[in-house]
Amino acid sequence: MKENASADGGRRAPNPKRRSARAERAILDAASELIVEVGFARMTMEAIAARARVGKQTIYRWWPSKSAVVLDVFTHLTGEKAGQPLPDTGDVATDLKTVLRATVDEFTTPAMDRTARAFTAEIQHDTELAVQIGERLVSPGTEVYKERLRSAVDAGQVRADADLELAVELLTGPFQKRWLLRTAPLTHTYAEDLVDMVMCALRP
Amino acid sequence: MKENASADGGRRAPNPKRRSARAERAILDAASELIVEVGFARMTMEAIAARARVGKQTIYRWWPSKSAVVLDVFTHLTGEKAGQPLPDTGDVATDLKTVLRATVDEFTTPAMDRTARAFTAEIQHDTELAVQIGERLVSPGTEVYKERLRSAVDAGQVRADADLELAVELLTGPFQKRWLLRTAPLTHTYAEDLVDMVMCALRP
Amino acid sequence: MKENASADGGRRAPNPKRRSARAERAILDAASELIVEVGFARMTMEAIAARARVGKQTIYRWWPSKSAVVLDVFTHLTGEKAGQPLPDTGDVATDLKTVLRATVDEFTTPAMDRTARAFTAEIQHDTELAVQIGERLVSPGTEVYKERLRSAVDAGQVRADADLELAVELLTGPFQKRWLLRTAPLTHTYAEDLVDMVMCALRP
Amino acid sequence: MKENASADGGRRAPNPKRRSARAERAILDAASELIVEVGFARMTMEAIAARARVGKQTIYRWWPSKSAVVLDVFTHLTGEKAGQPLPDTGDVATDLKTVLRATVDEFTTPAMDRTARAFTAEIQHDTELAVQIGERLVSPGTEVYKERLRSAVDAGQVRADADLELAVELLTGPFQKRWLLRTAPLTHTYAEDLVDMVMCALRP
DNA sequence: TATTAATCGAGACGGTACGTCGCGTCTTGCC
DNA sequence: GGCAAGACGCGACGTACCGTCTCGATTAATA
Repeated sequence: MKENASADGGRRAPNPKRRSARAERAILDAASELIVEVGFARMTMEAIAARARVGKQTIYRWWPSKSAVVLDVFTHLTGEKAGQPLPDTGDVATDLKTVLRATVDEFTTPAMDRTARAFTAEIQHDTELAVQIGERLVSPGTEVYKERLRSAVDAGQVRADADLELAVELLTGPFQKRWLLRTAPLTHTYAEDLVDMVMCALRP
Repeated sequence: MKENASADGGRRAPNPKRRSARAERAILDAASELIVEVGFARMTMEAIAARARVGKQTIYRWWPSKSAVVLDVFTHLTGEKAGQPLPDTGDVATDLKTVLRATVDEFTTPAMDRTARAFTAEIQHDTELAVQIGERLVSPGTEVYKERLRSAVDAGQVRADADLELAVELLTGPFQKRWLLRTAPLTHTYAEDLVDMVMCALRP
Repeated sequence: MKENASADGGRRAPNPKRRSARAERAILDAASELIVEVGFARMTMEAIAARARVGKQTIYRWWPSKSAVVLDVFTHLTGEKAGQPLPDTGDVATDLKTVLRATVDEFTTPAMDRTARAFTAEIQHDTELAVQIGERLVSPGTEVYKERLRSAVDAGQVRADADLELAVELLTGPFQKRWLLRTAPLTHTYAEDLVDMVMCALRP
Repeated sequence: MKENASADGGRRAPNPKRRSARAERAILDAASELIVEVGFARMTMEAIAARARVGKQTIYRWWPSKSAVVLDVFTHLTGEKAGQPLPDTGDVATDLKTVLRATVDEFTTPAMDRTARAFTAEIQHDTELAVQIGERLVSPGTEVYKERLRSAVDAGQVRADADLELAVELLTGPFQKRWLLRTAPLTHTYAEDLVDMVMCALRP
């Protein structure tokens, strides 16, 4: 039970009820713009504060690091469709193609591209952030795929003994690799070919 | 009117013939150690210079950035087996498992893990470096896989109409994703399961 | 379209009201000590900052150069007696001797000697500083001499038609030359002989 | 008899007979130009070497420091008239005025002005140089004045009991002070007034 | 006249200090 | 008490020169 506020490093917990909504929005907007304009690495806390016309302390009061700010930006970007289940028309191949094509479109926009890259880069040396990303974005993302595949198993379109965890990796891993290493462009055709190939491995 | 073309101003290219082998080795060694000890992000040019007992200018003379130094470290790490063809015992599944198990072992060592992560992070906002990495490491790495798969096609173990480029991605993409996002540990069993699953998709 | 006037780029003037008195004192003290210990040329901004336990930026925020810092040190050294009028016992020769003897004593202390030398050196290639020195130290210093000589004219001890500007130079120029070029030691006797000689030229 | 060349610090004395006249001239010319163009402080050994199209070692082989190079430049500038006796028309006041007017002209040229300032500055923290300057320039310079004054004593134009050392200081000190501190411009009129005033003090 | 060792131009080297940038913390009024 | 503003101590940046140390390529005094 922490009661001595100044004993634990002088870090008094701020009162969220008094938080300025205006400042929060301005900070997230500024960060969002800057990450697209200059990228994560060249974006500085100082620049965020300046563009948001906000004191630096106001940022540090509510977020522990630059990554944390951008995590919030990212969450807002992808937030709405986070837990959304995948479409289920009855044909798993069609549905997966629909989803992957949409993902191609998403990762082709500069905002998403740069922000996602920034994260993938950042979690390589920020374990804390990696855990958060894993829990808030990766796991839920994987789960909706697994859910759709389970439904496909029930429909007899996927082998019952298939390792679904691995199956999801087979769908998303190549996609991510191609995007990260820029080995080849992400296209709708690619999304379809990928699903076709993976379905070969999953069909009963 | 004597024109002092070389008197001041711009970056005259240094003469590689005069390069100090001693300094180069010391710098690469220092960088190699530091990347393991503190990680790429916390490793500074100043620290490399200090540990290598070298002037900072000597680093900047030969490498444009920290990334470039580490690229050389990395190249030396993986260099020897760069173009090495994959084993060919006649059974493609066995051979791929052998290779992927070895890769698991490799990416489990701190030196490789940290250096590779540093790179994957860095090439997200350093396009120049991305190109170099692509040409010097990724492409050759992919090529040896494709070569082995071509041999498997000839042996009738892989469908003749399979997209080998995609096939390689199917093997390495999931692996890379699991490693990068740390969604699950890399084990020999995983390597084997992955090969088995992919072979389902590739068999005639 | 929001214009980020203050976001980046140029030198925004710092607000003197927020200036840290503690830092200012520490910097001047450190500079004062260092100039005596190692001399102006070998004194570095880095050393001042380190000794004052101050960030380099804090020095550069308030002073444009090393010279400017030392100018402040010097001003504080001589500051108190800057505008002080010369003694007036009724006998101008006696009074000038008193003053010049005191000046000999002053320029014989290491602190004054080294600081004053540093300045005389520095104003040779720092015109800005030269102007400041001229206005803040040299002119006021000359003026008090002229004032005393005017009083001597009134008392009939100095010719009414004497060029007092030149008279002051006659008193201080030889003194300064001997000190600067170290042609001979500065002594009380020298001060007295100098006054005697100059008085020959000034008496009615 | 020094025979073990490498024992005394590895500094083999260079053989002046093999010295390249071309290099020496080029170095002195380059230094001479640079001191006028950028001033002593901003002139670097590197720039001298570059402009003279000479290796840095060639400079360091023959001169121990930047000051030493400029000392040679200066010596060449003033060299020819170094020990030259002052004119002696029979009237000491006239002769002194002639000389001081010439000195005014000399110190009004940029080359002389900047070089002389550089020296006066430099000898404030380079004792070695100060001694050399004293012996090679200041003392001889003073001596010719004293010689002329001695002649004036013989001619009955100057008091026999006058301290000639001090008399020379009275002539040159004010001049130097005005020049160094730029308190007022150096003019022919000033030179004449100065001589007149000093003669008041020296006449029998 | 040929030899040969020192000087030459060039510039890489280990260093020190520069002046700037951005960090994360601290301080000062204002609302 | 949160806020905008921004000064602070600090650490690293990338650059400029320092004075020393190789490198061939002249080059000039001897053999």
